Amino acid sequence: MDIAKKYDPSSVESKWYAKWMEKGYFHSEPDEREPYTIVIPPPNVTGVLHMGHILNNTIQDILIRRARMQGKNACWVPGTDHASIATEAKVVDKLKKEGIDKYSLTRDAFLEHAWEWKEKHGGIILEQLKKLGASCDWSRTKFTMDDDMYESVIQVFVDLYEKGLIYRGARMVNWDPQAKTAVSDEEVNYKEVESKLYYVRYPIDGEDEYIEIATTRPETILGDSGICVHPEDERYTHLHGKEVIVPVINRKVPLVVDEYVDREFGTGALKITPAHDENDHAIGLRHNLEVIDIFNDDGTLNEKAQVHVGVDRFEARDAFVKDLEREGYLIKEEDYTNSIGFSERTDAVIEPRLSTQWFCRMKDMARPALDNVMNDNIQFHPAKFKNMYHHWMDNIKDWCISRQLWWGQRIPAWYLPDGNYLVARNEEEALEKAREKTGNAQLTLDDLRQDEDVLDTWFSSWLWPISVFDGIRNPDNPDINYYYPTDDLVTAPEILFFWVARMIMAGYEYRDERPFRNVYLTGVVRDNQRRKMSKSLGNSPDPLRLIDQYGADGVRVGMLLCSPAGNDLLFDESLTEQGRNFGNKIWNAFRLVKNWEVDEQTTQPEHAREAISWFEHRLNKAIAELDDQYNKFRLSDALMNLYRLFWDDFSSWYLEIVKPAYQQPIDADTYESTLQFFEKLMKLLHPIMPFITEEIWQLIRERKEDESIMISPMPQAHRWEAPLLEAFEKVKQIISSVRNIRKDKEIPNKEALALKVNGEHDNRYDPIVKKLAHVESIEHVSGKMDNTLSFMVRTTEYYVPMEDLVDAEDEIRKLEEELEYTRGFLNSVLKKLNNDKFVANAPEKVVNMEKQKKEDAEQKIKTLEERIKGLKG
RNA sequence: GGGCGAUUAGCUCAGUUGGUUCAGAGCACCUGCCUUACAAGCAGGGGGUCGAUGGUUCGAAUCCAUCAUCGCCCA
Repeated sequence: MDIAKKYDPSSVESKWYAKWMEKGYFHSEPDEREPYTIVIPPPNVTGVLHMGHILNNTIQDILIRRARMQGKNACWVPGTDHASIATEAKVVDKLKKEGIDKYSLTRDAFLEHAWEWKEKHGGIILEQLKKLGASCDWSRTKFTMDDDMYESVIQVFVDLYEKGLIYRGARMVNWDPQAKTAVSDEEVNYKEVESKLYYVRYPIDGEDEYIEIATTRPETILGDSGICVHPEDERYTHLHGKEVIVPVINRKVPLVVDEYVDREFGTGALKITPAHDENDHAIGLRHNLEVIDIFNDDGTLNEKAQVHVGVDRFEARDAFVKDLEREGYLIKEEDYTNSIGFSERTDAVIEPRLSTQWFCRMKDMARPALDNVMNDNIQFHPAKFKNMYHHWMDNIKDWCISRQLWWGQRIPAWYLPDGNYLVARNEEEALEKAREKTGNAQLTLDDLRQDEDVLDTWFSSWLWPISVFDGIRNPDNPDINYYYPTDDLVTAPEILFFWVARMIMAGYEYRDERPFRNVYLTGVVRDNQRRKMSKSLGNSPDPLRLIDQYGADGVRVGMLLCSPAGNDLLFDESLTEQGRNFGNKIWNAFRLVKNWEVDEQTTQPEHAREAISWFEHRLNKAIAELDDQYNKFRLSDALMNLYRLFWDDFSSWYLEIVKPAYQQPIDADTYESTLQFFEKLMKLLHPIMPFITEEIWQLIRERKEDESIMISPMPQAHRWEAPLLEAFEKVKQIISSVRNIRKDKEIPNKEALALKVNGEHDNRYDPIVKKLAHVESIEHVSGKMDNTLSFMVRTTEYYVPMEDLVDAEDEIRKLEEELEYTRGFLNSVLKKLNNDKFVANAPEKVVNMEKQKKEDAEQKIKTLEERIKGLKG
């Protein structure tokens, strides 16, 4: 067979992915097998594949492929998320470039553009995931705005409203003046910003006196409706009950006292702007202060500000500071660093603003969601995230679910001519309810006005594990009954709260059951300088280029090499290189084996028989370890285990032992065993490296048309013997030691050596030692050996006769060093054993181990001393 | 300011209920090799007083306290 010297991933990968698709191996239907389900965290429909997706989906694919090979009915549901704010922003941008203003379009016309945009760009990420080898059931691909998904969301809204869990209310929201929408707390990024602290004086009404305040936002003075001081602040006691005049616009406002005020900060006097600050709003409510909203939707000042009307808030700030200065109200300005919120979507400075929004009550739903994580019904990996989750769920606030956008599920609320409103599943139902409510049978749809806003995207994605199986609309359908609850969720800790927590709430609310058993939290992909990967920094490699260059298998390995669960991972291209190198190593091992000529007549050599027996045990131990590592979601460890198993034990030891001499054939038994090992290793590696393992598995033997490694059974762990493996480790040491002597004395491999043994030695593996160390004889001796070099394995001493190559001085020096170390070691052991408290308190097992150490050390010292004496004498 | 977590080799990380010759792995580094599977390789090697200081214990990388540094979440 002619096999390429270097493995070329690109042609192999596209070939097998097409084959898998054609055969429908990714598809799942409910049957009698145990299900294993993952729903993909739906990527943004606007996005392109980035390193975070690569990480996240590599892990999911590993889990799903392993489950499939374990005989479970594996179903990985893919899909995308409509991402209302991000998508709408992109569509608005695109229209703007074409000279079209969003508000010149009707809602329906705009949505047509949005759908067009979605059709064009929406599937990109999913297509890219195919290059990675993702074995999603593509026939089940979902989109959060699909008709059935849309209906589910509306149904849930109506249901929660009817249960009293959704209400309309005036709240301080995070207003994004650029997107002209409220955004959730989680979508606000706080950054430290260099700004100024302005000291301004307000005249006291009817007095020849002023009170000073400090503010970072002087333009909001125009919305002030009070000044507040601490009740016990003696500096201001005499002003209690007075009125204060807001500078420039000369509005008279009360001076109130409240314990909220920090006497140490600024001047100890606080201006109160209830419409534009959450804390001020609370104080305003306590003291019945007027709420004066001075901003328009787009962040410009409105007529309530009285001055600078129509000017943007930041320009207005500068202009108003000049006013204050000119009129003598500005005392000073100081440099000041404060934390300012920015919109995650548009990066505009967030404006706290009072507005009427729809809210979802969280408290009751949070309880089961918290309990079932704390009691491990749902397990987080790593578990450290339980703490954060607990803290968040304890302090949960109601969820603002309305967004002032068009792209998304439109809030199913209709307003009546009299200002009342009702909630219904659709227009017909709304009209019916409206007629009932008003007693007016003549009402038509034209009399009703539907709420303009849409729902927060998370209000559809929190249903994802249920709605992808149509479990909201048809709660008893075969799919939802079979696949729900799902097994594992793989996502980023950043969205633990606003996605994971809410899915858990929805799970208990709508299925009375957890949505998944395990949550695997990946880290943030950073570059090797710990910087987050981002477009603006340009420090993120293009995943598709990486796949091109190193192969999908290489990228998957590279990703996994740096990703212990929950830790940030410092990605570096050298890791994918390492992944590619591993693929090449596997390929070359395969080439070696496949190019052997098999001779049915040759009998199996002893060294090969022993090697097979050893590797069988070694392999079983590894399988048991892998099961454990996967159960604990320690995927990096599982990979490293396989990496070393294949590279060190299989390639460097096993294959080197069974390898026939140059141009010699191999016996049939050894060949067959080797092929079986290779097959098992490929299966174990398949979830991590799907492509190369399929390619090799198909080449190892003749396969039938419908066979594939991806649907073949995963090897199971059988019994293995620890003493046998330990004995073999000693053999490795003997061989390495002989090789070291060769190297030291520059003895070529061709030259055979003799080996003498003094002490305990298992000769079962002598044929292996003879082959790998090129030793012609192994004999037991006792007494002193002249002209030999020696080494020790445990308490046994080995000699290699060297004739004139032995430098006695040098040998004595080495032996004395070892003697000294061993004596020191013995000393430390004796210290423990002579300590009565140790012997009395330590477990018997530990004491016995120490006794064994003492015996070994004494034996070793004796041997070393004799050897030194012999060399000297 | 409140909470959580981390600190082990040059780098990234393991290290289970404290106890094997326990201080480990991978990468990087150094030395020698193009030895007929593989230089994307082979054979070897060096490298850490486990952040600091106390304490508990027969015994501490592991448990406790304080401090230092860093990160994350919340305000």
